[in-house]
Amino acid sequence: MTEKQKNILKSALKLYAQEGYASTSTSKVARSAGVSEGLIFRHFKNKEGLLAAVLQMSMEAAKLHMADIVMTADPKELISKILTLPFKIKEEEYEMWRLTYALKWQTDSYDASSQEPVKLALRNAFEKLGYENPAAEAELIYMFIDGAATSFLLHPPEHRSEILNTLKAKYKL
Amino acid sequence: MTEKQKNILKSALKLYAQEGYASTSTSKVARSAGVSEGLIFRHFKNKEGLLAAVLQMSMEAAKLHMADIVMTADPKELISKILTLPFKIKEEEYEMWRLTYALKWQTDSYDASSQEPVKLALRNAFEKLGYENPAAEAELIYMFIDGAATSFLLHPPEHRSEILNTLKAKYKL
Amino acid sequence: MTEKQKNILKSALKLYAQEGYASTSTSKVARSAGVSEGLIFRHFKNKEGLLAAVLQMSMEAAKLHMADIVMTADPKELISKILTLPFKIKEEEYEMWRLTYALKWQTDSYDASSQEPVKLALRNAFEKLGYENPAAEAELIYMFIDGAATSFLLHPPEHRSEILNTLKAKYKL
Amino acid sequence: MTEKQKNILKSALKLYAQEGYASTSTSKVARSAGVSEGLIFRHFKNKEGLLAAVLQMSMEAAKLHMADIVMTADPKELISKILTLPFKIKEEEYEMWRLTYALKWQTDSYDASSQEPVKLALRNAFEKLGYENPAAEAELIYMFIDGAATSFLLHPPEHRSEILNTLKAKYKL
DNA sequence: GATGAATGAGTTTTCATTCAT
DNA sequence: CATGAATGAAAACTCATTCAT
Repeated sequence: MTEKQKNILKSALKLYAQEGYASTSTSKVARSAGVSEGLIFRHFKNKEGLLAAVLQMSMEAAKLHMADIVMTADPKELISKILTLPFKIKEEEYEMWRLTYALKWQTDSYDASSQEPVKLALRNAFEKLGYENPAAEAELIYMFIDGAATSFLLHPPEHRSEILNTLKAKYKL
Repeated sequence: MTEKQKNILKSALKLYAQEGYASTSTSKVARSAGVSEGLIFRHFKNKEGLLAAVLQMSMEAAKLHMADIVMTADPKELISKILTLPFKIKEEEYEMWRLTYALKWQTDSYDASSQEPVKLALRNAFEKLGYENPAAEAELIYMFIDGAATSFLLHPPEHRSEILNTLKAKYKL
Repeated sequence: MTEKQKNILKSALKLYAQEGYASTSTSKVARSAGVSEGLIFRHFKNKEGLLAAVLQMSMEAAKLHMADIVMTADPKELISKILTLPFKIKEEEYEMWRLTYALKWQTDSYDASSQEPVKLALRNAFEKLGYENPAAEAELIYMFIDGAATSFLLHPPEHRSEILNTLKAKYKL
Repeated sequence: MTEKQKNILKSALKLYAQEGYASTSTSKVARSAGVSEGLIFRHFKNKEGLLAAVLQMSMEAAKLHMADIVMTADPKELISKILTLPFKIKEEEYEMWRLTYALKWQTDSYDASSQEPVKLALRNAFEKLGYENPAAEAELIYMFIDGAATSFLLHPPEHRSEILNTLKAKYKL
């Protein structure tokens, strides 16, 4: 992967996150990456290929987060880790998450399957803790995470820690 | 507002919700509405003007929902109503909500101000019920609603009632 | 001729003079005249018909000027009158002359025939005064008038009278 | 500047001169230049950008003419050169001058500043020759030139040399 | 006489993509 | 690997004109 290729991916991620995939022309990406437009097509075949590459790059980063969580044995710790997740999106990951969330709404791209292992781990944890309806609890948490991420990605966040504590209390964490 | 104008708005809402605003050409809208493309521009000036009109139409519908809720005096009832909100998005309102949620991610269009009255009412309710941190509780609920709506709008929903009950239990409703 | 018809003509003259015939849409004319677009077509058949009407209105005014001049018997007076012509374009006639001059450059519209009687009268006057080459003198004056009109119509004029005097001196007027 | 770019400029100049800027579509220009329409926008950004490029090209040619004249020391020669100017517009320069003159009437485009140096040189020459009102004489000549150019550009010219001589006699040239 | 909704053909502009160098 | 000229198709938008009311 040459420097220019990386530049393209970085610029594409930024622009797609900021202005949306459909509204970002390849020429804009090329300009922002300081690269000729032709090069994008040489490396990524077409606009869709570029999106795929950007997405894959993002997904790999996401997987690292998830892997750590799923491997957590202690149920309370696992739930806590998941709840904490959206509260600590890092500066450098903003764009990636914005794009991921924005793309959910672009019909074809949504792929729910990646959520499965996490939901499974969650259900398992709630079972261990003796909750009445572990599946529902898992769904609930998942929904909350989506909402929290949405909220944090869309507006500059305030007193998050307070909110996080209030939330954790609901699960006696 | 003539019949054709209404058709344009209806078609635009549907298409924008399905395929996204940027990816839906005005000619597609015109075709779907059974109308000449020029008419769109005569009535709505711009592609953006059409979007604005569609959005306004949607917002007016949304306001009706919200007004009812904000006026609820009993705190438990108010919280319950809000929690229930995303669980009963009606068939005919799907498109409108999809568009609204999808557009949040389109930079300029997001307007957080409409949330204020609801958040205020929520905080008030939690205060009355003696919760320790009413503001945080209100935020929490709001985040959850966003997540739930997202979830329901993106995948065909299953056993919602169970989830709703589990959720209500957390607030002793 | 109804009030609205006159409004249309007036607005068209103004806009055509200011922005050119081709760049002025009928809808702009209608708006500026406070009239529905359809009315323009009812009264003037099409855009070209409107131009023709505007032009005819202008030409009639111009003919009045010319008629007086051509009828002047005294050769010195006739020449003087013609030379003076562009120096005293009136406020209310600006638009009409601007349009006339601008339209000369719009291929088809130029009609040199209206100049003939004036050129004839001029040549005759120079003959009477014993000039060597009356035809050339007539052409010369005509060219000058065009240039002067152009100049006065394009930039806000200064010390015209001085210029006029200098000019008249050349013909011992 | 590639061959195709030059073709576009050449075709645009020709068509704009013949039919006017507003009435010449970019597609017509593209067709006449044997080029895809898109190329026009890639190179000149806009329809307006194309006009600007055409104009600049023309202005540079015009400056060459003027520079020679302004540098002439002998006053009689300078005046003579200027008077002669419109009488010898060359075949290959017709289009350029037609466009320039036609565009004067298109509101925004008129820029009188380019005349200044020539007017100055003229005034100076008349001063040297002891004319009573050199400024007025300069204006007069300038007006005449505009008229002559207008006349020659609009109708196929006849016995110009006779006219030129008659004119020169007035200044004892 | 007058309106304003509606059209269809055209115009300007954008954009993904190809290709010679 | 990299550029940038060039294309063709589609998108956004304009506009003269028609027509029912």
